[in-house]
Amino acid sequence: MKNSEVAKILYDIADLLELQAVPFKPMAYRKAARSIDEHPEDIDQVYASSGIKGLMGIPGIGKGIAVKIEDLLKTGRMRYYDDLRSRFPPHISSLIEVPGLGPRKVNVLHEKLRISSIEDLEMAANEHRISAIKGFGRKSEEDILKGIALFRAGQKRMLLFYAFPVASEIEKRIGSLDFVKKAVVAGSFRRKNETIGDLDILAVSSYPDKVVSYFINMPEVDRVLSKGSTKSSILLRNGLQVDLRIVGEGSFGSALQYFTGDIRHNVRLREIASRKGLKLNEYGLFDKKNRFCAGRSEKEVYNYLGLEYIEPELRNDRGEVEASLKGRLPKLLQYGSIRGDLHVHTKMSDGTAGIREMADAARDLGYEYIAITDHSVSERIASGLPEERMSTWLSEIRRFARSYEGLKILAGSEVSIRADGSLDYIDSLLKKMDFVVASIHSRFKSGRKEMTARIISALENEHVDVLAHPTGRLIYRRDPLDFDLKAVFRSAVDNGVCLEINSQADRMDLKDVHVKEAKDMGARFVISTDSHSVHELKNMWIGVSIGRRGWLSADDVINTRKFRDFVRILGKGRLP
DNA sequence: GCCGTTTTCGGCCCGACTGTTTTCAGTCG
Repeated sequence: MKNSEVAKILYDIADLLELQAVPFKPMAYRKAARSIDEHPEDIDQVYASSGIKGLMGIPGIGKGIAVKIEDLLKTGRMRYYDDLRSRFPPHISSLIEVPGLGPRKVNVLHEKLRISSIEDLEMAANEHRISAIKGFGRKSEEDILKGIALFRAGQKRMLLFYAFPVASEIEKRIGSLDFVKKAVVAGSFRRKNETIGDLDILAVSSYPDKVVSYFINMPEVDRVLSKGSTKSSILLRNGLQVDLRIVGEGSFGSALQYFTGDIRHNVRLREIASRKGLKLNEYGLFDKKNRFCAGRSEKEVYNYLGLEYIEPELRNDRGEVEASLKGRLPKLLQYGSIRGDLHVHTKMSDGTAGIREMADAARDLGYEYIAITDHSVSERIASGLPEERMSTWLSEIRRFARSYEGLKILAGSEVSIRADGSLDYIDSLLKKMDFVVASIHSRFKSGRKEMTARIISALENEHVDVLAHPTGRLIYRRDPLDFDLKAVFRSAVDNGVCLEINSQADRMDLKDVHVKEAKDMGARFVISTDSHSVHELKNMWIGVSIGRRGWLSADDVINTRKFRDFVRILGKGRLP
């Protein structure tokens, strides 16, 4: 059974418990679910090798949940879960997803009106049966109908890449108002989550009401969800929700910290504060007598609590608080520290620009080197090159590179890994390449064992430098390949192959938690754009953000090195 | 149900906004 399947059941249990207003347990189940979902090792493997004890070694899992997981793994069913489910109609927990409805209201609606689906809910609201219940009124019915519309409009979160232009535009606009001192996008965008559910804007101003008024009257506003004296929420016509919060200058740091999240990270901080007899909120850090102790900057808040400053990308409650307390946070890779792009396509296969255009653009971005890596023969759809043509193309790249000033250009290829684990070109051709990027582009559905063996077999080829977009996922479109991550990471380490962090908007592959796991196993990384056009070369920040979320330092990423050092690491000896 | 620089029992973050309310519960982030 997959980790994600076990996690889903635990999340479901949390919802069902919440419906019954059981305190604290939902939180515990959610924590366990997330922990399992992000656990790099397969849960059934953990159980097979170390039983209940092994399960309890995973953070957030104690005796209670471990026993229930054992039941599930042994029998294929979890009796506790089945019992719980049998007490409710099948899809009732989806009602909690309707904005404005929480467990309490859903429970009341179910008890009083036997409402157990979105359709029931809509009908009851339209027939004004809901306003008859104590605690609900006519406005509640309107809000519920609006909430249903929102729910149906799609709950898909926006990919980080697409949130960027919206976020910068609003940030710039609000920040340039003369009654606003500064405006910053906080929230999951600042943490550089893969996907963004809404935008959180923090503004510093002495005239909060004027800021709110400007905010709710922006041209792209579809609906105002709430407005008060210090905060407001709107829905844009493109479906994105934007939350605004306004604070005074002295609270900027604590407000930014609070508004950046994530919630679990913030909870950890407030717990530390309260153990020290302090109170942390968005206005600052206060002592018992409610005197202001810190809050002008985020650093001030962290330091006052006895922690090192924690970068936004690390704030996911994945051990960063503990590491910070011990002074063991990594020195994170910086956004500007990449010196070369090592996965670049041209018109020769499926790119849209020629080698000169790509080289010019890379040079303008300040890079020292790039690798041209067009597709191999099997990728007919991407105009992959037959051996003869690839051989010629390598010579052409080299000829071009020799006369090109200001940028080193490597001649390589993105070589497909065939179904049997062999590479798409013969070794003698691979040997001629400066840089070999291996990746899977076909037969995504083979079994786990075969897939693991297939990838490892490719990693064992001495010419392979990088495993590109290792899991093959396309966010919202294609599931990751099913293989043993740990075994592949181990093989990459043993064979000296780098793992790629691919910056394509919907790949983001490897992802943060896998990066961290691989780093802990000793892996080295390459961050690349996989560019098919001149514009895509600018997307490197996506990959860097993943590296930062995966705790990488510049040392872990070989294309942060100067060309000379990079070449030495590659160990090929006869590069330009 | 989990967990331990206050703890093996007793905690488990904190504040703004809204609607249906005469003082607050529910939801949200």
